[in-house]
Formats: sequence, C-alpha cells, structure tokens
Amino acid sequence: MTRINARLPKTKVGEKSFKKIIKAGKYLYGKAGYNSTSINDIIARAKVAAGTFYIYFDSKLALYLYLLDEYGHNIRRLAAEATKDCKNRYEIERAGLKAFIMYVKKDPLAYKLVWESLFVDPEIFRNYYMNFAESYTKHLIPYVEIGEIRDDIDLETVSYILMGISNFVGLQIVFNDKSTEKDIDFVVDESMKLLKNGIFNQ
Amino acid sequence: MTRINARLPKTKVGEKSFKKIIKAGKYLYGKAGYNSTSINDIIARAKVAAGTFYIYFDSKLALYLYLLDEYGHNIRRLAAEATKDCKNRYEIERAGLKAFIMYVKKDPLAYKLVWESLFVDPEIFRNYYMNFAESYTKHLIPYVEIGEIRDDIDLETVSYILMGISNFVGLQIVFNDKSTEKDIDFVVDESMKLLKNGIFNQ
DNA sequence: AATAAATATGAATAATTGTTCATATTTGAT
DNA sequence: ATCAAATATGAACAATTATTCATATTTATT
Repeated sequence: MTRINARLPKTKVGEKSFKKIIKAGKYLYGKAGYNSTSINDIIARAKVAAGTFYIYFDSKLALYLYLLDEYGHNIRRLAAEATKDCKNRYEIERAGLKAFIMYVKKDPLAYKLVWESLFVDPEIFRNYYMNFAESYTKHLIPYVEIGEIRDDIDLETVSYILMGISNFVGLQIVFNDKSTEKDIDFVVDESMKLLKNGIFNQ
Repeated sequence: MTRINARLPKTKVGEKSFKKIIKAGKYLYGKAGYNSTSINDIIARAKVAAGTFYIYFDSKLALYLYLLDEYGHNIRRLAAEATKDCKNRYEIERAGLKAFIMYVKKDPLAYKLVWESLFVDPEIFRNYYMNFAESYTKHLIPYVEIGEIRDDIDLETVSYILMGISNFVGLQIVFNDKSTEKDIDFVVDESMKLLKNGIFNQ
C-alpha cells in the first residue's frame, strides 16, 4: 500500500520522529482543528525541530491528507472485519453501525478529521462522501435482488440516510462523556427498529 | 429580540456599513470557512475600513457568533412556517425535511456555518445539536401519546436520526450542482418511505 | 448654527504563521 | 574505519494576522 503525501523514514531513528509527528498531528488536528493548529504546535508536542517536520512532509496540508487517508483505511478495514460473518443485510447494517460508533467513541478525533475536510478543502469532503455513498449503493444492490431490501426505494438516498444515521447517532454517543458500550448497543437497537419498521404506526 | 455579539448601528449610514459587513462575513465564512477568512478579507469585500468593523463587533469571533445566531433563528422560523398547516406528524416530518433541504440548497453557506462551529468552538456545536435534539424530542412526545408514532422506540435516538437524515440528504442535494426542486421532492419522498416502513422486506 | 454623538478612516502594532537552509550529527553499508 | 546517505537542529525570513487609536467626517438634535 503506497502512502502518498509523505516521505517515509528509512532508518529506525527516522521512524521514531515520523511516528511522533503523526501522533502529535492526529491529536492536535483532531482536538483544535486543522486551521487552529500551527506547525509550531505540532513540532512542540512531537518534540522535534521545525526542519525535521519538513523532512517527512511537504507542508502542513500534506500531514493532514496523510492522516485523512489513514482514517479512511481504518474505517474500511474495521467495517469489513465487523461484518465478515454476517448472514444477511440486516445483520450487516447492525454490525457496521455498531463498529462505526464504537470507533468514533474510542477515537473521536479521527471523526472530526473528516468533517473538517469541508473547511480544509471542500472538494476533499465532497469526494469522501460521494465515493462512500457510491460504494454503499453498489453493496446494497445484490440485497435488493435477493429480496432482503425493498425494491421500491432509491438506493443512493438510502446510502446518504445510512451515513447520516451513523454520523449523528455517533454524535449522540460522543456528546455523552459517560456513554458505555451498553449505551451504544441501545442506540444501535433503536436505529435498527427504525430501519426495520419506520417510526410511524400503520 | 435582543441580539448579542454586536453593537447595532444607530443611524442609516451605520446600518449600511453594518449590513455590508454582515453580508461579506456570511459569504466568506461560509465559502472559505471561519479560520481561513481574515478580517482583511471581510473589510475588503465589505469595502469598509478596519476600524469600522470594530465599531460593530468586538472581534472576528463575535461576527461569527452573530451569524450563527441569525441562522438558528432562520431555520426555526422556516420550520414553524412550513409545518403550520400540517394535520399529522407524518406531514410535519415531510414538510420540515423539505423546507430544510430547500433552505440549504438556496443557502449552502449557512449550512457550513453550523458544522464549522465544531472547529471554532466544540462547545457551540455540542450545544447547538443537543438543544435541537432536546427540542425535537419534546415535540415528538405528544404524537406518541395520540398513537401516531410507535411507543417502543427511543425518541432521543429518533431525534438524532432525523437530524442525520436531514443533514446528509441535504448534502446529497448540495453536492449535485444541477439538482432542482423536483430532485428535492424525490429524495424527500424516498426518505419518507424509510420513515414509514423501513428499508427491509418483512 | 451649534454641538455632541455616531461613524469612518487607515497607518501602525505586536504577535504568529508556514517554510527554508546552512550546519551538525547519526546511521548503516562497505 | 570510511563515507555517503539519512536525519536533526533552530535561527532566520517574509507574509499575514487581529486589533488599536488618533484623527477626521458625518449625522441628528437642539
């Protein structure tokens, strides 16, 4: 897997510096945001000199893009892992939703990283979600064909709705500092009720 | 209605400058984002001197908070207006969703304003959505009591889900430069199908 | 017409920004 | 042990930042 946006280190000493920068950048970009975080902040936290930063990254933006890319891979790997033994689409949605919320609960900084792309470069944000929606839609099609999902509903819209649910129910959990896995299971169950039967009485 | 975060003008000349600043700020904060927009950018676009800006606003942040407040009022007023003749909860959700998406299509800049608060000050963001969710939940309760909404589903989670749907289906429309009111009606209808019956076959 | 309040101006300020570069040190292969 | 490549350093740079303030003009009231 080739990683763009970075010059990877070639010695163990370099790797240590590289990792320190990554860690500091992830923390600060996630916490204070991209624009509010200065290179000075990053190198101070990473405890490296200014020049060291530029050995591995061309710019402040390059580090952000590197981290965003890393997050994208994490999320995809996690989703694949969490749903690999599921035997129907209902279970896939349930497991995927839970895995996502568990992840954002554990690492809310990475969560903010994606949203912030809207302000770093709107095109990054747009691409991120459009690609995600396109991929989601494709994965849903077979389940319409085997009859698990209704055939009278637009799958692109469904994809955006499912992303919206994940993200905002994720917020609900992140907002509550004391939320536990039990709370996550609860909101996932409630969400699945809606996906199963809607919210209205017939 | 008392407006904080600003010293309102007292003459017609002052009002003109004030409005120019508001307009420029709305455009630039929405387009480039809060952190990427400088006071220089704002006063250049508004065609006022630097000092003039500080006659009406204490700081760059004060202008942002003023605009955020204005957006909040707009959204609430719009939602009340759009749903005032609805005769059941289903119609309220439909009309509210459509009004929201119409608004973000017309004024995507205001849309970004709220999301950016997460990076201007996370507490603002948190308050915005927690208040919104709380208010949403309260409005749903009577409809459970009269039997329009299921009584076996958690209303707080439903509120976050409905916010998620609005925001992400809104994105779907905003992403497509060519989307029309017809497209908005379409995605609203699809969303309502989901709220009515879920996405799975029984 | 007189006058106080409101408004406008823009040069100046001090702080911070991302980035560069000449120099020094360390690493790993020979 | 040698030496080129890799890595580390931090002072220096030019650009940009948000904000202030002394001065000037305009407005509304008397």
